[in-house]
Amino acid sequence: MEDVLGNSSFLANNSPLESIFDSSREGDKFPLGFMELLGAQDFTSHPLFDIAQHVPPLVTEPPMKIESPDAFNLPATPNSSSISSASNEAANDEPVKVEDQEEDQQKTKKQLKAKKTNQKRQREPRFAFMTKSEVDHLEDGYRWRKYGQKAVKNSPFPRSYYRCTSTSCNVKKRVERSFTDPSIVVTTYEGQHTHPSPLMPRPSLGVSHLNSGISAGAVFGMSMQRDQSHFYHHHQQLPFSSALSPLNFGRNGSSINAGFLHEGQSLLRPWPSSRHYSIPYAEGRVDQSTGYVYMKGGVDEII
DNA sequence: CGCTTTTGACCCGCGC
DNA sequence: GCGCGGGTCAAAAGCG
Repeated sequence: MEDVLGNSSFLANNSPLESIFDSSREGDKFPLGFMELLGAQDFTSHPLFDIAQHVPPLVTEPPMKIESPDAFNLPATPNSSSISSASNEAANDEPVKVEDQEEDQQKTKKQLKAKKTNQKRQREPRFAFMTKSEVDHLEDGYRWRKYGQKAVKNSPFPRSYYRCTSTSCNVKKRVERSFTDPSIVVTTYEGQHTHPSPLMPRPSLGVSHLNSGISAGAVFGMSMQRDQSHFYHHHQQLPFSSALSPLNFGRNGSSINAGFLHEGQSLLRPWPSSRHYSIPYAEGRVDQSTGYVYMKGGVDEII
């Protein structure tokens, strides 16, 4: 059900995300507290989650039972555990028969293939956010390089693929626009940043490494933008919590889709040390077929 | 000149 | 096996 946006009923009601978050939808899908999602990846040592631990879980439902092989078994570092699957691919070590012609091309292709086959595609958990925005690529504090673009079936809008430009950081994100509501941009993060945000001049107040060990680090990097003046400005301009959707902390004139805030289970957390904080709060659910974690929610703004 | 974007081709998984 | 759709690569072009 990757094609979230292709769902014709997706935006038909007041809550565009209902189709995603409706916990009664399918047996293999279940509500999942955001902090639980994060906690599943051992973020608990992070200051932010120290805080979180003082708050009752969003969803107290049955212990999170994630069976999606990729969703939450992710290693703390990209190369650790899930490599086990690579052994299966070793058998693909096909003999390299290079014809004289097109030798170079073949070579590169073979290399490419070898590269792909040796390391079976391992899916990091993915976090999808929907944001109402006029711009496709929302600024999130990290530097991204576009490496691909594909037309999306049943959609006039292409899907763009970005990779974090930082070396050894394998975080990717996909950006696509909802064709049912072109004002909505869906950004899907995959992987975890292994570095602080390059656009964070001086991370402080104990959350500086927030995004270093977090799968949705790119998302949470947002909460650190408070030190930037433009952030304040925009922050103040926008009503409600719209200025601070996890994906848009204020550079692009975008705002979170009201649908995110529609449902009553939004989590409001107090942010401890007081001023000019904006805390993403959200809850999500895991789509086990895709490994996606669909997020909804907004931010709680405490000034 | 270095970095980013564009874009066509390729690979892979999956359903039929 | 084939076709389709999603995802990725890498050369070329663009840009500052």
